[in-house]
Amino acid sequence: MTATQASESSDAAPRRGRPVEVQPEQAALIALRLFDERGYDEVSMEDVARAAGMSRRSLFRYFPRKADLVWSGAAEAQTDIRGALARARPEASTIDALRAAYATALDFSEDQWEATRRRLLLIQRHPSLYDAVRGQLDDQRELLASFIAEREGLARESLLVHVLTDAVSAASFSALVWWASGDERSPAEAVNAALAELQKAFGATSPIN
Amino acid sequence: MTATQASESSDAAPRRGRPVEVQPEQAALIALRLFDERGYDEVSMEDVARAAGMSRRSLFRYFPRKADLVWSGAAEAQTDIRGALARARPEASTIDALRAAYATALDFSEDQWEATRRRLLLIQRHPSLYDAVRGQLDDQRELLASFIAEREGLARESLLVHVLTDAVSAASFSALVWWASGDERSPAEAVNAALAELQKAFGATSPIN
DNA sequence: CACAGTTATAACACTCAGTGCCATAAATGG
DNA sequence: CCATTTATGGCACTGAGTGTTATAACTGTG
Repeated sequence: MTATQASESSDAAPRRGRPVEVQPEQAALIALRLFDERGYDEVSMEDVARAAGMSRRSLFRYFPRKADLVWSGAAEAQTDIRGALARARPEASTIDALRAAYATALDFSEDQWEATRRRLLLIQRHPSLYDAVRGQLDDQRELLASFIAEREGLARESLLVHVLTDAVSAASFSALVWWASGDERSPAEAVNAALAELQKAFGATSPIN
Repeated sequence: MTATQASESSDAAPRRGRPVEVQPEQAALIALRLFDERGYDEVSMEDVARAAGMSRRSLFRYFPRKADLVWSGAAEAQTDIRGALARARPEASTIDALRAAYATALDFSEDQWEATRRRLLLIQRHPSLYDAVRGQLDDQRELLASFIAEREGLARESLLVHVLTDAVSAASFSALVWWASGDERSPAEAVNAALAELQKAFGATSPIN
């Protein structure tokens, strides 16, 4: 939603005014490289702008916050949780359906893994960069919440829906970060394993309170 | 850890140099009131400093980041998860022990609820304020992780420990925010109910993958 | 080609968060 | 009175983020 608008490359629409000089995604990649080399705090927006060949002001137009350079410019990692949830098998349990949806939505192509990994490692090193992912995660949580509420027949604003949503969301993001830190499996497999283990861990405890 | 150092009021230690003129907690309360009245973004550190009767520079000495005014100055809400975990009954399951620990650590006195509620609502309204709680939550997660790893006989850096820790942490914080948004129960009861429902929800699903 | 409409760019100036430096004030102990 | 310790506040600086505005580059039309 808040991400870049570089939707199609095979765009037949005959654009109107002055064309974009430097593609935003390119600026984000340059920024990512600079952050890796010198450290996030040691690279100013001015630096990124210069390296990308645009003015500071233009850079801010595409990336309103510096943190956005880390994630919002990620053409990869734009998951389709919505579609995956819509295609959930009706007979599966809610948790199983969520696992399947994540598995589908996180099925990145291998080339994209490395950029995503670097982004996640940056976020891990600079916790305040969580701001960069918050928007996307909030959107995902919204979808999760609606899905859970409907499947379980619960009120959208009930305690259980909120708690379940946040727990699942945190668990899957945790698994992604874990994967970024060196897991050899794919992101999809890491999240799938994480939710499976959560299920096992909670399911193994004494049934009710 | 990173919080204020106003440990004791009955402090017999004969302090040395120049005394503190304005107590930091007081400045934080004034700031909280201003944030409620005018909105977080519409109140500058300069404003808070003036209202609290100190210089901008001094304010920054006690609250290195503006967000710290929201949470770090909270003498209430300093939970003792560590102690509560240490007193966990050995025969209880891990999750049950965690629930009991939260119930104990979150047993605020009623007077403190209102300030905490206002802080949490501010954080909910301005997600970037999550920065303010992150430090404390990170410390708590560290304790949770060690506890879970030991009780379950797992490696501290295993996927399951990370995921379980993050899920439980997110769930309890979620319950706290839920409580702040109008739940009539106490924070301790909200978190307890949340973890119980999580247990039930996961326990009810098909056992393994 | 000239012209109007559209969109991107960059320069300028501004607010505010956050930091380093340092002179000075206010306490204590000898 | 003097040395030490600690808190204060002023000054200046960097960097993020924003509003404004003039201008450049493109498209389509007559």
